[in-house]
Amino acid sequence: MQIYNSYTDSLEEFHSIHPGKVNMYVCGPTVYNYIHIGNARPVVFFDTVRRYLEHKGYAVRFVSNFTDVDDKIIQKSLDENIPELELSSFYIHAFLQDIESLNCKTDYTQPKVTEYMDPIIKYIKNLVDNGYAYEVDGDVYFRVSKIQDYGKLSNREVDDLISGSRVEINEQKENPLDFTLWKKTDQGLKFDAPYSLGRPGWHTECVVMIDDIFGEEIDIHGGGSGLKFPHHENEIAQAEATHHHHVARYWMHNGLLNFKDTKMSKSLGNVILVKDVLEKMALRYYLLSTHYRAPLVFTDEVFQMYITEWEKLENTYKSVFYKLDLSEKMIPTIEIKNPEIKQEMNHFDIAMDSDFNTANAITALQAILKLANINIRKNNNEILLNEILKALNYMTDVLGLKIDANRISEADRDIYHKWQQARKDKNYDLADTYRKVLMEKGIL
RNA sequence: GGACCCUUAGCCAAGUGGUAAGGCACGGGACUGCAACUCCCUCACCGCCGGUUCAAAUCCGACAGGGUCCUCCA
Repeated sequence: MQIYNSYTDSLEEFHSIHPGKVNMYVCGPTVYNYIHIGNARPVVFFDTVRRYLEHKGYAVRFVSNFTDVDDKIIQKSLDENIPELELSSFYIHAFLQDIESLNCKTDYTQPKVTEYMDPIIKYIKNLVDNGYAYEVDGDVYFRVSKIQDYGKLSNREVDDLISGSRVEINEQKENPLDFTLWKKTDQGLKFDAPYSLGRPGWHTECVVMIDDIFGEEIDIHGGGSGLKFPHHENEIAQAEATHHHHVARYWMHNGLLNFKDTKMSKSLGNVILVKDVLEKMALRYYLLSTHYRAPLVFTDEVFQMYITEWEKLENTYKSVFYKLDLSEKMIPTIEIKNPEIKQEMNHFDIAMDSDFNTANAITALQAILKLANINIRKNNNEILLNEILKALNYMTDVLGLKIDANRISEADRDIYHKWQQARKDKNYDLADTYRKVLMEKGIL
């Protein structure tokens, strides 16, 4: 399996540090609002990565944080007169609900900044003690000049960064690139550190959580490409300073989602919230339709197209499923022997092995759909249809595309047979009545 | 001002040196009690110009258009 490593900017063969295990961390949301569909992209994608790794037999330890201490949370808390913790807790639940509706697994480790204050403060103190950070009037800054490779991940020269800097020069910093580890404050949630009453900068939490939970270099660190600089660069710098080892072996960054001409972002206000999208699985399908490193453009026209494609997948899947279930010929334990199906299964895995090329994986899925539709109206091919169903189950499970199909009850089976009989009898009024019931139940 | 990325049919999209996968839409057939679903067929000189090469969508350079980062943002 190959993974594109953003750190080296190249495709690399994937070898986990511990055989059979993968430790991965994905930067999670700052919880002060509902997430939009652009926020959902990394969540859906890395959930898919996890699913595929698990199907390959890895025991995956998946961690993603919640930033629940932040300026924007404070601001919103003041604006709406709601305590910060209440606010963040509300949006944490909303987040989990949203991603669950996109069929993302939620049974992963979810550290929160507020629960990590002691280790964060200890971590910062260690950096100060070792000369990698310095305190000025209650604030603490990281001394970037101590890190030799600073800028390697995001491919930047330190000199370019300084000359191109549009940031107003902070007189307290030794170097404009130095970033805040601890900020003295009198607003919002405050914590007691040796330097001042304040709160931590954004860049320390992830690296502390990784250090605490995994205690070593992890296999995969993921996030949106917008986080490469400075966030991930700063994580790397801090880990280098603390342990003299890398945070992660493979860095993975997904491309951004653009809304028409510009990126979708809370600060620009051009957002579509996940909770407001009715077609949740079509959204997941859409998010996986393009390779994760490529940018993705959202327009109504494009999304409509993926709704159509999703419905096609859903229809075909259900047709196969219910045909087998209605005829009581479903064999969940079947082994795939058909060469054509085997080939598409292989194509699917090759695609996923190629840096999680979900676009090509979907092509293999579509080939199975076609095979299913060609064979669904033929008779006496239950074995083939069972193999097709098996393949569909595998592919949709890896991609996390959940289709609502359940084994049908005796009562519904009875209605089905009555419908068929009525059709044979050319009693179309009666047949249509039964058909309506079956369609409402999603069986047809 | 600095750094970087993208540009493949009406639309989405794969492809990273050997003469363009797949899907959606359109059009033409077929199936069907009526629907829905479905099937078959048709549909591209890869932004533009120049270069390297026996050979380029794929490598190099210029240009045009679009985008991202350098500041919070997945």
